[in-house]
Amino acid sequence: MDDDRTGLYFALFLEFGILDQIGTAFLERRLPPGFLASHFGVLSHLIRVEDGRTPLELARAFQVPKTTMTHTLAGLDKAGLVETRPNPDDKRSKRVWLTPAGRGFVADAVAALAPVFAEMSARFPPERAAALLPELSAFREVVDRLRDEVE
Amino acid sequence: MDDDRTGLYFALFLEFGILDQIGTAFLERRLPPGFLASHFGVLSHLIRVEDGRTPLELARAFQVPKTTMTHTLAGLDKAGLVETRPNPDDKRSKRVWLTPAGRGFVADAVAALAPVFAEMSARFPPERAAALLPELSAFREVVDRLRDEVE
DNA sequence: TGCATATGATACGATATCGTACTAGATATA
DNA sequence: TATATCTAGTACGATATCGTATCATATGCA
Repeated sequence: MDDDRTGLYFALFLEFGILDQIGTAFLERRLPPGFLASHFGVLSHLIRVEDGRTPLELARAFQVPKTTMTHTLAGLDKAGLVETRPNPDDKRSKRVWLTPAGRGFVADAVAALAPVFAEMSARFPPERAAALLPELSAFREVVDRLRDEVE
Repeated sequence: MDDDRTGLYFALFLEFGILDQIGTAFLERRLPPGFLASHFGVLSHLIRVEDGRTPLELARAFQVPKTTMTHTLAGLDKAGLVETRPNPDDKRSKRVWLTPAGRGFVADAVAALAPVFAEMSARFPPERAAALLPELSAFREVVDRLRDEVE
């Protein structure tokens, strides 16, 4: 009863962990040496959402401590993939902007991954994947809100 | 077309990453200080599957490098949660066994998480979670096989 | 306005994770 | 059975991630 329920959600999170691990490995093997999924993640988030985000916004988006984001951004900045400028709205803060090199980095990685996703879609059709996505997103939203409330 | 497809699978892995992050945070906040999700993961795997696994089997199960598993096992061993004995079948190898303390550790963590899962099931019903699980597992199997083949 | 508290970012230290290189033992093949 | 190759585990060094403390600026409230 309660055990079954617990086991069910455990099993879900176990799958998430393994899938994340494999997905990360797929990605990182296709990035230039010295770059990690965290770097790619920030860059692609800045493209998806829009650049000009603050470090704290980015940290929250990825659910990582802000010190981790400081470190990741330092790496991206040193590699010339983002530029960090003061935030006029708040002198404590900064805003992060993509450089052309940063956009190119993401484009290259996406292109390198395309064959993998092509093969993936041959084995797990896009229709199934598309059906999965909204449920996953809904679950993520629930869990995300819970995180804030349960602490 | 191809772009949409790529975006779809990207979106899936993005959700996996965030869900894993949140799940890990839920878990780690409920473990004794000094222990991480990796420790819990190994212990619960030894319960789920059966103890007496070799370090390499464990590394493969979690898709982590064997050096990482060596490190994780060292921590568990030092804390008295597992015992590592020589493998009679292969003198290069070892087998890992749970101690009573190790089983207790998992039981305590599961109990500490129960309220979270209870609240979770109130907001994302077990039926929906149960429907999600087999699709996820199927996808994981596909991706897992792909990992070996695509390298 | 002044002070207490909250917030954005970083410095610093601890440690988890990972890659490379190495050792001991197993396996294959001549 | 000898030698080459492969495999299980570890040592070691590099760095990503994380927690705590700290600084500067914002915000709330008397």
